[in-house]
Amino acid sequence: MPEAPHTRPRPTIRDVAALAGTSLKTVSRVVNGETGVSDELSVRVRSAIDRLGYRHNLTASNLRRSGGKTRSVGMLVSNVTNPLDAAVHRTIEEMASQRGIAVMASSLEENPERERQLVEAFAERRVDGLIMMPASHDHSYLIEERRMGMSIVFVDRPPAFFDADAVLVDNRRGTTRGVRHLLMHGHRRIAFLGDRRSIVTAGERFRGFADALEAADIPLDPELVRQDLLDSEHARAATIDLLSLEQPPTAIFAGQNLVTIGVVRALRSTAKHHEIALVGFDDVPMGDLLDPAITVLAQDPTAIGRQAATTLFSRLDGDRSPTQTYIIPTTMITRGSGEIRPAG
Amino acid sequence: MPEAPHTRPRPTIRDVAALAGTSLKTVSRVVNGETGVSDELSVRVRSAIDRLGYRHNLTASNLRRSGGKTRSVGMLVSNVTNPLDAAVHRTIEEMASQRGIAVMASSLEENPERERQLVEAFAERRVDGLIMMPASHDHSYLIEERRMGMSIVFVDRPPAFFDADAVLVDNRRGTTRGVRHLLMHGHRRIAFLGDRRSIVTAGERFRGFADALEAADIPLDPELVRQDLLDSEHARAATIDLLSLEQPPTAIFAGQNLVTIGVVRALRSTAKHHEIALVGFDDVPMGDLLDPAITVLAQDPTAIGRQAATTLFSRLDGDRSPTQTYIIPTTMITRGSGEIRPAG
DNA sequence: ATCTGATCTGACAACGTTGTCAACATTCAG
DNA sequence: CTGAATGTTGACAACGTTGTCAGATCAGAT
Repeated sequence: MPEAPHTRPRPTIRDVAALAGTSLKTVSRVVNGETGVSDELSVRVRSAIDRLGYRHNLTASNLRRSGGKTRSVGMLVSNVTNPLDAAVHRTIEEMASQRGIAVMASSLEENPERERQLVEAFAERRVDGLIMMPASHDHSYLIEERRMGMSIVFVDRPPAFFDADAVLVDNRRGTTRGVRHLLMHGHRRIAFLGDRRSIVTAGERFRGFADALEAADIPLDPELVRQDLLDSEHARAATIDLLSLEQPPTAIFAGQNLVTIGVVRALRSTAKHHEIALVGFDDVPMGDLLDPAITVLAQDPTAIGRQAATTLFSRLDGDRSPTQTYIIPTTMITRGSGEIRPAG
Repeated sequence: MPEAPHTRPRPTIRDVAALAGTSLKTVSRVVNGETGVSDELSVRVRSAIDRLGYRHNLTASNLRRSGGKTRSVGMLVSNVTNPLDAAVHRTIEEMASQRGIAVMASSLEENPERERQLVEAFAERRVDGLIMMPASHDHSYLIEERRMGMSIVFVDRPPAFFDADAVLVDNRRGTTRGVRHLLMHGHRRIAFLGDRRSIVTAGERFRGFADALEAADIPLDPELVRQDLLDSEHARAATIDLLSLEQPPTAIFAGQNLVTIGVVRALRSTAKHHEIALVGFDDVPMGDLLDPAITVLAQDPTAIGRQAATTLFSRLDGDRSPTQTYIIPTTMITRGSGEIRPAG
C-alpha cells in the first residue's frame, strides 16, 4: 500500500486529553514542560501522546502565544548560482537550527520586484526575522514591516533609505588592493571585468579599481573596462574580445567569482593563461588546483553568515541598540595567476 | 532611530473591517479574492488594507482552512558541504517558489538521530511535505507521519522499511561503466576510494566497482580499496598512502566528488597527475579547467531536483497512485584524466 | 474541627482567520 | 403587486493551542 488510502486526521491535544482522562490545559502543560503537573498525571499524558502519535502543533501554538513568534526566519539570497551565497546560507541555516529556528530561503535572481514579493510572502508567514541580500535599491517599504516587529539584517549589500544592521565586505578597498598587486608586478594595461552595474557591490569594486589606477597615475582606458556581465559565459566572451584588441591587456581583474571562471575559460582556450595575469574578487572553487592557481581576494562566507545570524538572533532576543554595520575583511590569497609579469 | 522603539502590533482583519466599516468576513473575502463583494465595498476594503499596512496572516489562515495545509515543505539535505546537495536544493526551492510554497531546509550531517529530530521539528510546523536525503537506515517511523497527511519523497538514497517515492541515481551501473572505461584504457591495478560504507550509495558504488573487475576477471585487491573517507582531506591522505605502495595503482576511481578533490590534491602534490588515471563519481566544480581535466560520471542535480519537486507536488495535489522510483541517469564526461594509459 | 497556604487541575476565552448559514436587498417574471 | 431567484452581507462557531483565573485537594498549624 503506497500512499495509505485512509489518512486519518492528526490527533489534537483534545484527543490526548480524552485518552488520558484529563483536560486540555493539563496536556498543554505537559507538552510545554511546564511545572505543576503531578508525576502520575504527567506519565499518563505522556503515554497517551505516544500512543496516539500526537505532534505538537506549532502553528496553532504560535497563534495563541503572546507576540506570535513563529521561530522561523526568512532568507533572501541574491543569486542561487553563486557558491558564495550558498555558503552564507549554509552557515546561517546551521546556526539557526541550533536554536530551533527554521530558515526559509528563496532567491531573488537580482530581481527587485521579486524581492518585494518574497518579503511579502515571508511577512504573511510571520517570520520573526529576515536576512537579505537585496536586489532593489529602495528599502523604505521595510519600515512598516519592522515597525510590526520583524527584525531585518542586510548581508553583502547595504540597505538604502532604510536603517538596518548590515554585514558587508570591503569591496572597494579590497579591489584596490588586488589591482595594486597587479601594478606591483609591473602591469600597466589592466582590464576590469565586472558584474551588472546596478549591483551596488559591483559598482564599488569598479571604484576600487579606478582608485588604484589613479593612485598609480595611470589613465583609465575605457576600452579595458567591461561591465554588466551577467554570467560566466558573458565574461568569457568579453575576455576573448579584450584579447583581440590591438593593444590587449597584460593583466585582468575579475570583479566576481563567476566572472573569474569565464576569464579562466577564455585564457585557457586561447592558451594565454600563463601570459596574462589574473586576480579575481571572491574565491573560486578549486582555484588552488588550476594551472596557474588563481590569485583571489577571498571573502569569508562563514564569517559573514555567522555575523549575520548572530546579529539577527540578538535582535530577536530583544537587543534594541543602534544598528551596526559590520565589515568582514577580505583576504588576498596569492597563488600564481596574479604574479605573472607582463611579457617583454 | 534604528530599531523603532515603539513597535505597534500588526493590524488584523478586524482592524481593517473597522476602518472600512464592514464585517470580518467581507474583508476575508476580499483578501482571498473571492467573488461576491460589490465593487464599491471591495475598493473601500482594499484602501483600508493599504492604509493600515495589513498583511494577511497565513498562519491563522492555515489553521482554520480545511486540511490545515501550510503551503510549506521541509527539505533534509544529507551534507551541506557537498555542492551536489546545494544544487538539488536550489532547483527544488525554485520550483516551490513558483507555486508559492516555502521551503525550509536543514542539513543532517549524516547523523541519523538528527534526521529524526528534524523530521519532528518539521512535523510540528505542519509542513505539507518532505523531501529527504536520509541519513538513517530505518524509516518506519515515517509511517505515522504519512498517515497523518505528510507527503514524503526520498532523494539520492532509497527509503528502508518504508514505501515512498524516490528519486535515485544509478550508482552501481554508473560506477561499473566508469571502471570499465579505465579497464579499456589498459589499467589492471585500479584503486577505489569511497565515502563511508554506512551510506547506501557509497556501498552501491563499491559494488559497481567490484562488478567491473569481476567481469574483467581481475581479482579485487583489498589493498587498493580505501573506504570510509569522511572528506577531501582523508581522501588526500589515503591517496598518498596508495601511491607509496610497492605496487601502486595505475588508475584511481573516486567514489564521490569530495573524494575526487582530495585525490586531485594528492596527485598534484606528488606530480603524478599526468601518470595516474582518475575517474570520479559526481562532477567536480571547474573539473573541465584542471590539468588534466577530470573525467567524471556526472549526476544531473537539476533533473534530480526537478523530478523530486514534481513528484512531491503531484502528491500534494492528491495523486494517490502507487509510489514510484525514478532513476536519473549519470553521464560520463571524458575530459582527460580518465584516458591516461598506464606507463610501460 | 477549622483555617492557611501550597499544590494541582480545569473551564473558559482568546489568538486571527475562514466555513456555514441565515438575513437582507435587488431584480425580474408572471 | 407577489414570489422566486439572485446577489451581497454579516453573525457565529470553529481551527488547535495557551493565558487567566478560579476551584479543588491536601498537609500542617491552630
